Formats: sequence, C-alpha cells, structure tokens
Amino acid sequence: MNNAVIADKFEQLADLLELEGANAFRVRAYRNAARTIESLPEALETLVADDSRSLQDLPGIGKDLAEKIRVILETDELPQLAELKEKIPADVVRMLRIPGLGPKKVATLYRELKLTSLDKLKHAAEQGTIAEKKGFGNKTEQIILEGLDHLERSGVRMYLADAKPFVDGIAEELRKLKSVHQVAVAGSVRRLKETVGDFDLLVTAEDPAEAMDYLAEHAQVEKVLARGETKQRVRFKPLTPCITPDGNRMSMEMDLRVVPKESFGAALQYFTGSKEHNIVTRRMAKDRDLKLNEYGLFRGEEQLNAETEEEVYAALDLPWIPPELREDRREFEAIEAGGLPDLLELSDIRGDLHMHTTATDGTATIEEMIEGARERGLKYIAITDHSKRVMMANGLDADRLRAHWKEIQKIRKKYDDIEVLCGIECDILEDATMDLPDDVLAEAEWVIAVLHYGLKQPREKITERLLTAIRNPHVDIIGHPTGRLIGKRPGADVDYDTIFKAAADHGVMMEINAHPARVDLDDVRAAQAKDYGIPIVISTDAHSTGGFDKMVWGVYQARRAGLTKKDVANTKTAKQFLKMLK
DNA sequence: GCCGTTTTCGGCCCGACTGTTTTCAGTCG
Repeated sequence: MNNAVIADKFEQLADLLELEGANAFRVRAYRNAARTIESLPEALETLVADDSRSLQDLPGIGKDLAEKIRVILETDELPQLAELKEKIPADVVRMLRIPGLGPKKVATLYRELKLTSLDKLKHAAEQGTIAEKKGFGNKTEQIILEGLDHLERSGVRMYLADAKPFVDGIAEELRKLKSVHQVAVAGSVRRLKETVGDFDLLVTAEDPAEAMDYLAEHAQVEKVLARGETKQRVRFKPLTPCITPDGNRMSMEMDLRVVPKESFGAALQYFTGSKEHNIVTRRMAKDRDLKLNEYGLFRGEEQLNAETEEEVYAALDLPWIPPELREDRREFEAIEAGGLPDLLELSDIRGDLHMHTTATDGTATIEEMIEGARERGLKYIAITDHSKRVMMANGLDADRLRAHWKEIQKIRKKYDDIEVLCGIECDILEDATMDLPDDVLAEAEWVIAVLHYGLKQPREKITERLLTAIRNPHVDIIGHPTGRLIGKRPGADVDYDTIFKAAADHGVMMEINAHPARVDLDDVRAAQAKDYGIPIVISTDAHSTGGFDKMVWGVYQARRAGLTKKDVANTKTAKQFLKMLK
C-alpha cells in the first residue's frame, strides 16, 4: 500500500477525532505522523519487512501508531477510522472545509442542531436558525452560505511559475510607496513550492496604513477579508492561471503583514514557514530560554537583535537555512551531520537534454532550437522528438527517426560552440516493451524512456515497465518518471525503491522535468534518487525556443530536494557529460 | 498520541483577527 494512502487515513482520523472533541495534542500526533509518512522516501512496507529496523524510529511514530500502521498494511483497514466514519457523516467532515468553521463549531452544528448534511446546513443558515445558537450569529450564517458557495472552489492552487511573477509584481509596486522601507515575499512562494495556495507579503513601513490602503484599492483586489493593525487579508479577482481540472478561473488570497524594522528578520523567518519548520525553531528557542515570535527574539523582557534572518538562526546556533529547505524534513539533521548542501543555481546549468522540434509536436525547427539554445548560453543539447506511439504528436517511426537524425547531423556541423545530440523520447508501451527496436535505440546518442500511456496501471505493471526500460542497455534516462500533470492527472503508482535501485545498478539517470505542471520527479523523490547515487538531469522538454526558459522551475524543484551542482549531470561541461554516456 | 541528561508525567509554537461577547472562544496561519 501507498504511503500516501496510509497518511491520508491518519489525516481522516485526525479530522474525525477533532470533531469528537479529542485532545488537541492527540489530534496533532496523528497529523504529525501523517506528515512523516507522506514525506518518507521509502515505502512503509519495505521498512516493516526489514527486521533490523523499527517503525518507532520514525519521528512522531510511537508504539500505538506503529501498531496502527501494521494493521493498515495487513488488512488495508483501520478499525478506529471505520468506526468513526460510521458514526460521523461525511458531509459533517466536509463542513470543516468552510473557512471560518472549525471543529468546535461544526461539532455544535452537528450535535446540537442535528445538521447532518450540507443541504441541511444551507437550509438552517438561510432560515436563521443557526444564529439563535450561543456563540453563533448572523455573520456566521453569512460565512457558512458564502463558504458553501465556494466549497467546490476551495483548495485552489497556482503553479509556482504563475504565482511567483504575480506576487513579485505586487511586491515591486509596494516598494515604490513612500512610507515603505522593505518588502519581502514570504510563505510558500519564497520556499519555491511547486504549487502555491496563497500569497504572503511582509512589509516594514513608517505608516502601515499606506501599504494596506494601496493593496485594498489595488485593481486586482476583489475584497478585503480582514484588516487589523498589522495584518490585512485580501482576495484577488479570479486569476486565469489557477489550477483546476475544469479550467475555471479562481480567486487567490494574500496576507499582508506590516512589522517594525527591528522585527524584520524574525518576521520574515516566521512568515516564510513552513509551519513545521517554525515549530522546531520555536522549540529550539525555548530550549535556550529564548522566545521567538514574529516580532523578534526575546530573552525575558530583553529584545535581542533580529533584524535579519541570519541573526535569528544564529541565536539558535544554526546557519541561515535556505527557504527551499525549511520543511522540517532533513534540514536540521543535515546541519548536525556536517552542514547544509550548497544548493544548485540556474547558472550552473550547461546543457538541456529534452526538447522537441517540428518533426513531431514542437513549433521550432532543428536550426531554430539550436540557435535558441546558443542564445541562452547552453553548451550542449539533445534533440529528443517523440516515438511513434504518440500519434497525436506525429511520433517518429524508425525510418523517419533515422532521417531526422541525419538532418540533425548535417545541421550540427555548422556549429562549433554547441554539441547537439541525436536523441529520442521513446515511449515505454503498456505491455512493457519499448516503442522502437533495440537496433534503432542503439544508434541514438541519448535515449529518454518515458511513460505516456497506461498511467493508471497497477503499481506492479508500472514498475515492470520502468524496469524494462532501465535494463535496456541503450536507455540513458527515465523522463518525467510519474507522468503527472499537477492538478490535472495524478502520476503513475511507482515503486520508487525498486526503480531507483535498478537505475543505480544500471547507470540510468533520472529526470526532473522542468515544466511547471510536471516538475517530475518531485522534491522528495529527487532527494531519494540522490540518496541512491543516481545522477539527476534537469530538462525543459521545450516545444519551442521559449520553452528553454522553463529551466528555472526545474532548478527550484532540485533546490527543494537539496541537490547541489555535483548531483546534477547537466551542470557538467560538454566534454565531461559526453564521457558519462553509454 | 509522542517524547524525554528537566524521562514514565506533564508538557506539546504562538499571536492576530473575528464574531459574539462584555472578557473570550474559535479559527487561522
């Protein structure tokens, strides 16, 4: 069973326990465990099967949760969860997703007002019967009706590639205001997460009102949701590039915080998150008899210097931690084990090894792609058009591919400042065979093997297909290993341990596809591949010369995975890279 | 429910904002 499925069971149990009024720390224990499991690089099944190790070595997993994990693995079920699900209607759990309703209020609605479905909830809110209840009022009813309306639209996220330019733009506008000293983007955008659920901006200013007023009256802002002395939350008008399967336009929200100059470092650290990372830093502060909050660092009444993040981390005996690593995954361990990785930079990238031309579904010719790559300073590229299975992209059969390579060989002679490889993006078919015969693949200088079809096959089949490719002597790399399109379709169910072990044994590399909707491998899996010693290649999958500019999103994903220049094969010089090839 | 040179009990991050109150609980990040 998938780790994500087990994590989800614990999340569900946490929701239900909260509605039951269980101890908040007990609920948190389930959520912590869910997080641990979700970001675990190896399958729990593998860990359990290994007698030399114990589930209880995992952070946040004690005797009880270890037992529950074993039960789930053995039976696919968790009795406590099934029991609570039986007791509490699914619609009641859904009510938790209405902003402004938490477990306490939902429990009251359910237990005392007997609102067991969303329909009943809506009816009661319209009739005004909810406002009669102590602790509830007219405003709560409004919130509920509005929330029900938005329920289908909730959970909206944006690709980082769409969110970052937008937020950077707003930040730039605020920087021009007279009273504003500093503006920083915080939150998940600063951590460069692959998708973003809301925006955070931090400002230091002589007069908080100017920045807040400016944002409140911004042409893109639809509504001010909350406004206090130091914090304002606004909702933007629906932004086109939000991620929804149906392509609807969605609204994003932004928190603007205004803090005094001397608090900037502490506030930036705080609002950058992640929440989990901050829980650890605050605990570390406490261990040192300090208090850390968004206003600064305190020893008793005394305020210590916290104008910069460096000062905050130094007070905790930590080096400054790059925002990309602040997830309470391995950053604290890494520091203890000798230091944080020197993260990859976009400028380290020298080659791009996945791209298409007009021969299949690209919009630029071989020549145009080479020129585009040279303009961007790339020293080597691989032209990797589709194989024949991808009919709708006009995929190449053996004859067309050989002719295409001949054309590339002719054109590349004209350039002495860039290496151009004759490559292919070859499909791994549903029956676990390659889309092109071995003798053709043998002629290629660079073979990317990919899954495009049959992504919903069971894990065993998916893994068998990937193993076929990895064991093929001509395959250099697995491209976009899961085939996911964020928000549109989930990736294939891959047995990563098996795949990575085989890839390491056969000298097959793994791709981080830089397309913002793919960024596949993701951060956790890329880190795992690195642990296996597998070279990572970050590729744009460009279908036009503009596509080369997507490289940065792949680099960000690699940074979140803790990858250094050394871990990424296309940072090597052309000469070094060519030496690595089969 | 987890955790522990403060270890088997008593903690567990912490402050802002809102709505419903008349001093605070609930929710959120």
